[in-house]
Amino acid sequence: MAGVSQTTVSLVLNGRADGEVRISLETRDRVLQVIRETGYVADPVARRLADRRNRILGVFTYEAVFPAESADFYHPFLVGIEECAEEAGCDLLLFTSAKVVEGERRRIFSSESRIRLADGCVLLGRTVDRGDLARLLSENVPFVSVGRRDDAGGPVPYVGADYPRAVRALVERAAALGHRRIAYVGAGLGAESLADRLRGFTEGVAATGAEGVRLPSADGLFDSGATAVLTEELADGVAIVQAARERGLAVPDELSVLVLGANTTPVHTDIDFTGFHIPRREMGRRAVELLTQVLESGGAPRELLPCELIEGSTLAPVQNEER
Amino acid sequence: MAGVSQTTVSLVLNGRADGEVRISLETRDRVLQVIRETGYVADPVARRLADRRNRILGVFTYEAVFPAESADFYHPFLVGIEECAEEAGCDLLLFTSAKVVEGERRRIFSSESRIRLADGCVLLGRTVDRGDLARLLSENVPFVSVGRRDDAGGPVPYVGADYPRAVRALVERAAALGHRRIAYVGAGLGAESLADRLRGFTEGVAATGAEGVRLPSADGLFDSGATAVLTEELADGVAIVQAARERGLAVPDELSVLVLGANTTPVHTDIDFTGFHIPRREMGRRAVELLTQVLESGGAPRELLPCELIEGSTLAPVQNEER
DNA sequence: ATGACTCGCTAATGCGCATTATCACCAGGA
DNA sequence: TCCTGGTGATAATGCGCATTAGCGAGTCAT
Repeated sequence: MAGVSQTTVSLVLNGRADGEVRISLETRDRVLQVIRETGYVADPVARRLADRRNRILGVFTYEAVFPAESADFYHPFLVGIEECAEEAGCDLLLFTSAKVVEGERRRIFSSESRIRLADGCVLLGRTVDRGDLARLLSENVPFVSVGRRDDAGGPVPYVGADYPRAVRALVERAAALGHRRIAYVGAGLGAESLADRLRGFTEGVAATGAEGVRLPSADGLFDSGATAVLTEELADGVAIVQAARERGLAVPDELSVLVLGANTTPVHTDIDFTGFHIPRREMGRRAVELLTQVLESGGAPRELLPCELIEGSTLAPVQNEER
Repeated sequence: MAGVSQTTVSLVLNGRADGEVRISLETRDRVLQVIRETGYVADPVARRLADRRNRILGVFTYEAVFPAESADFYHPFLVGIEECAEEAGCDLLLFTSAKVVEGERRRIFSSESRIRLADGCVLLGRTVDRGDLARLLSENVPFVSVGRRDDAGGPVPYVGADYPRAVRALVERAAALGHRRIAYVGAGLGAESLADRLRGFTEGVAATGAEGVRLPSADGLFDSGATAVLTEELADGVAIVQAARERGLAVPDELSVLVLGANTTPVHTDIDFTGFHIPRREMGRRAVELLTQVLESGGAPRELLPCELIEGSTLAPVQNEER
């Protein structure tokens, strides 16, 4: 329509009419005019095949994003991801097709995997399959994990929350308030995020000289002699407060209860727990920023974002009287 | 690695080794073996370029999907959309890049529009630009709108909520309880969904012989002599109940307040309004189903889903005493 | 007039796949 | 021997773009 070659259109479209290749202003305007009239848009697929960027970022989650159960978990991250993608002019591809078998969780790699359609990918999930990570690395798929991940045949690019620092800070606070015997309730392993919390705890008690008590569940808590307890799960925190009150133990005066941010099981409470805030939205934003960086210059950037401490009202100075 | 041609691999990979084309079992197994060993996955981009199908469904929204303000509105639809896409083995592409200018709403068509990357597109929004709709139609972009839309140079494929029927049913209920003067508070125009509500109202009063009073806002309500009021917005409903109580009017005994499902302004209330439920999730599901259908056989399917009436506690028989 | 150079554009190629037409081979019948 | 038919594979092509080498025309200096 403009009486020029496909090449010329391509050049005009990509603003490559500078330096090496030249297109006269006249021709350029003619092409642009026709493009405007017809609303022509280059096929992104062909574009991508010819090895140019798509401006599409993949978002992989092991569970559905929207349903209520997982929405609470994923939502804050996604707010940040969407914000940042919008600013970067990128579209988001949700890999909803990844479920092969009903009842199972999604899989990153399947025979029909489309991760490669995206320029890069943000990985979201409480835990991530180690094999998947290793394969992403070895196949050179550009990606960034939201949440710290251990090496998987190589360093994994991630943006995580600085749990060790946050938990340690809480322990130090408790110690400063006179607590000498502090319990940690939770698995402390499985996911990196849990291991990190436990590490923060261990470091904290070591640094303050307090005595740390590890408990897999809240069961032995009241016999442990602890005056403060840190719990991974919000739900556990609620349960502990409940149980304490039933035993006539005042919270926080007789038992301080700190919550370490995990919120797997949805639970309602209006208790204003002392603990910290996981900067989920910021993590989402940063993940996209790092992904952009990876796309441009490669590498495996790793970053921990600080968690803001929440004052709350479940931490109090230890009582002086012996229990 | 298997000592065969690219063609053979393609055939094996796509299970095309039947009927027309034949591959010996021996060769097939050898190829499959290598595929398993190497974890080879066909490049989805090239695949799409070659056969013009992506199994990617676009989701266009005029505002960001995730942030809290719009999340309440979009979320239920998206649950349905994701569910259905997962079942259909499709990925979802969120057009987050559509925002060209900060502060403005997104646009479907821009110079960089990537809608065509998806096989088809689901359109989500309180209102949709008529020009955009017309262009989608004329450019033959397969799409389905969530929410009924007026023709735009042709019939627009949609799945909507049957507001006329639901509103009419509410009017009839009110009339059956003795209400003879019924008010409608709201714009009743602008978006199709509002026009549909108003139409249901008009039909309802006509059918029952009641007297309909239209009010653009709640202002003149208490002078109108209406014993029952229908309001588009939940927020308005809350405000009306509040105002009524301040005037010493009991709800529902002296004034029935029915809410027509719109929930633009987020508002907290524990009033159990009589009204109806918009089947948002089901609309999302159905939209994807219709889109699939459009992709397969074209056409412009249009469908209205019934709204379930909510009994609630803000509708009561009219008092016999004259006011 | 001839070479050197610039300007503006295009032909040709490749990306990785799906698809189609075709080919080499062997067996069996005339 | 020649033909037919079936079997199992492949060479070639195109999808729509980006990229690169190169071409014709004009300009300028020698």
